[in-house]
Amino acid sequence: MEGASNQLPKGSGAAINKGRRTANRILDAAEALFARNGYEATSLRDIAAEAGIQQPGLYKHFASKEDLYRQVYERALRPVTDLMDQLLTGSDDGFDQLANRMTDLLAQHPTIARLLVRAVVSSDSQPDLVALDWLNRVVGYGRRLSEKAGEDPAGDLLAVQIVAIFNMLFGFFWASPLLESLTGKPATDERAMALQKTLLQTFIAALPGMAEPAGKVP
Amino acid sequence: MEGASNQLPKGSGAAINKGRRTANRILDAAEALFARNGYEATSLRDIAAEAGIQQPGLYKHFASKEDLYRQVYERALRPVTDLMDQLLTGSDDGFDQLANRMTDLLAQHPTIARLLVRAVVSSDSQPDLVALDWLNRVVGYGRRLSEKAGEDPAGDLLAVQIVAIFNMLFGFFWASPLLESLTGKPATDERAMALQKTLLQTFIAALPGMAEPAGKVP
DNA sequence: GTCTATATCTCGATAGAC
DNA sequence: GTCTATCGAGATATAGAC
Repeated sequence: MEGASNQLPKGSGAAINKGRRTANRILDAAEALFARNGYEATSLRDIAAEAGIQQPGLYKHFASKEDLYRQVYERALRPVTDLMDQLLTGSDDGFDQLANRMTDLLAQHPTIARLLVRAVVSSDSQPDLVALDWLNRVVGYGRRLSEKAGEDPAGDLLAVQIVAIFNMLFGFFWASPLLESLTGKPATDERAMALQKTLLQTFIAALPGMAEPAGKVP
Repeated sequence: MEGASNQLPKGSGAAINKGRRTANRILDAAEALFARNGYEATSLRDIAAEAGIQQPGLYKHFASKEDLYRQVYERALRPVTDLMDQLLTGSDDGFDQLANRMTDLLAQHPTIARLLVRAVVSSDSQPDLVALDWLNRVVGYGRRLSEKAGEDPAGDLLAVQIVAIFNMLFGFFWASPLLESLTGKPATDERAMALQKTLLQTFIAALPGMAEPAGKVP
């Protein structure tokens, strides 16, 4: 479903890039299943069936299940790094655009939030290193973006704020089944999206007001 | 593997409630492992080893793995329902106390947030009905609490706000490894907790101000 | 490059001795 | 009530025909 498997020229030789197109079909199937069910709960047989081949055939395109998992993340999270790079290099401070544009992006690519949540539930004993790596990259972008915007609270406060923004940004989509059960409409509903954006901006605007060096709660 | 951690009760030979105490040891081990690794990634052999018995012995205390899973949730989430009942029946409006007291409670019982996050990552094809059931109960409490506090925005707005508060309340603990990597201190650190509470109250206080019927983002 | 067949492992659950 | 032994299912990965 997700991703762009058809970026090949249709006119050229038919059977030449067959292997490449099979690999892309596999990536499409794997991305959808990994996002929905996670790494452990997704079997290579399911992926192969969805891609229209048998399970051992996967090993002609990917070295292992983990190799396939890593390549899924690299392809799927590209739009996020592209957006963050754009916001970082832009002339205006990209921080106030983060909420709206990231929300739109996550709505357009529903697998991204689901893939990243695997880092949050990763266990200490058997950590999901792939998801954790990408989580750190995304948070690293967020920190650089807040620095560029001139935000400079004490270290601990900045960390708590970054975590909060991250949770609101991605949690909206993680909790989309919950939102649907409450409203009866999908999370990507236009009105729900607009409300979430307003809420995010309200929240971000209220952040500097809480900056009290001593951190004492009134 | 290695089952040699035999900590026998030092007290007198009270063999009467041995079965009961074994069941509680199993529940303790299962709660810790389910919270850390989730249902699928936790094997009955691991639980039994941590409880000091062999795997088939579990079936003398619990009918199945799912039965054990359900009983773990019922015991672990009791503090949450107790707190919500208390806030609901209290004389003052319990809504403004929700943030502080729930944050303290989740810090005191670290498994609760980790157990509930399984509802968020539950797949459509094989949903975690136990975790989803408890998520709905908790959110139901939250909705009743906001009604009691006199909050009465339009239905969609209320839903988006409830999801946001839920995400900030629980996401702080879900993302505790992330916070630790940013600050070097555990999420239950006194200063981080105080900052999170202030942030939560700032956010909740800002909520009514965003109530715009048309939901147009400036 | 795709297939069938299979090796090896781990899982939940059951049977039966004590 | 705990143990040892084991079953049947499903997992990843490999071998070899075509």
